[in-house]
Amino acid sequence: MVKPMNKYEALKLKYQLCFPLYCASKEVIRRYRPLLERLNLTYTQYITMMAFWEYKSLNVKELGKLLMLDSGTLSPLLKSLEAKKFVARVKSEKDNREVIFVITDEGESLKERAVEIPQEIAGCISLSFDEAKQLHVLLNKILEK
Amino acid sequence: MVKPMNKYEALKLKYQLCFPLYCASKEVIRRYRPLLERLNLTYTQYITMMAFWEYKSLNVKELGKLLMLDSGTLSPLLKSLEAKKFVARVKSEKDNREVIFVITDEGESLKERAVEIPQEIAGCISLSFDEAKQLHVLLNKILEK
DNA sequence: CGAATTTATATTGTATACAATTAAATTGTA
DNA sequence: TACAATTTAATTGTATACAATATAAATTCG
Repeated sequence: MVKPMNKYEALKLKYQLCFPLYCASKEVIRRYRPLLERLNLTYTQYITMMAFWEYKSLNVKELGKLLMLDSGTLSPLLKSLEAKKFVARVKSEKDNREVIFVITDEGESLKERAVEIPQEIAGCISLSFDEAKQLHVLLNKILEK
Repeated sequence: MVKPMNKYEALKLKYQLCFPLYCASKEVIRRYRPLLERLNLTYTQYITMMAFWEYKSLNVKELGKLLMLDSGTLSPLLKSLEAKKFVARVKSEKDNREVIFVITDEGESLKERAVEIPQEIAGCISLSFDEAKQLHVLLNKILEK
């Protein structure tokens, strides 16, 4: 019998989808930690730097949309990346409310040291290429609108 | 062309598996929030109560193993569930270091109000039954040591 | 037995997340 | 053009996460 048998069965941890999702997310971030320590980055700072490696310059709102984070999370995060000299704050000409952050040379050079990380992480995650692709598709279904 | 084309392509957000995993986990927790608010529970408190609904009585170590959380997270969490009278602290007879938490009547009655949540959440997540099962399998692969 | 080690939990410190609020700047519009 | 509404970011407050440390109790073992 596979299906839950009484009205409370559905409340057991083992039948939840959210729980392994939540655990797997934390577990993967845990596996990044020793690799990112070498770059003096946390996981959230790492994905933020990915955005800057790609886009060079972003305001808080654009970054928030890319990373699905709000200013309550990003403000202190950016302050910390700024303190580490990986990004710099510049003021917008056209709108004084806007705060633009640009990647620094030091932030760019960090990319050289990060370039091996995707391979290293792939080696720590026990999924085949096809399974990873499948997982990607399923996660995106959860995320779409 | 599907594969990354220069040595930095692999550092783009869109090629990461960790990132949709991290976003999907937060997104699912976000969808629980309005449902759990009615029970005066956060998501982490909810999965903790799931453990107590099933096991009635647990010490911090057992709970940590079930939920993959350490005492640094669980101590304040249990203090809060205790303040809400959903669990109570009892002292162990056989080992004075151990702190046992037991579910209260109020904690048990919360289960009645939680019983609809799994169905409600399933309705908010755009995955078929089969897709959810697939996802479960893939996530467990990541989690298995 | 008794010191050294191990174990169980709590505390401290740092870094997210996110709701709610605030403040400043811009925009829409009567 | 005044001025209400909206927008952008920062701040505040609450709740995780987790590493590192502290503390007390149990266990190991010489």
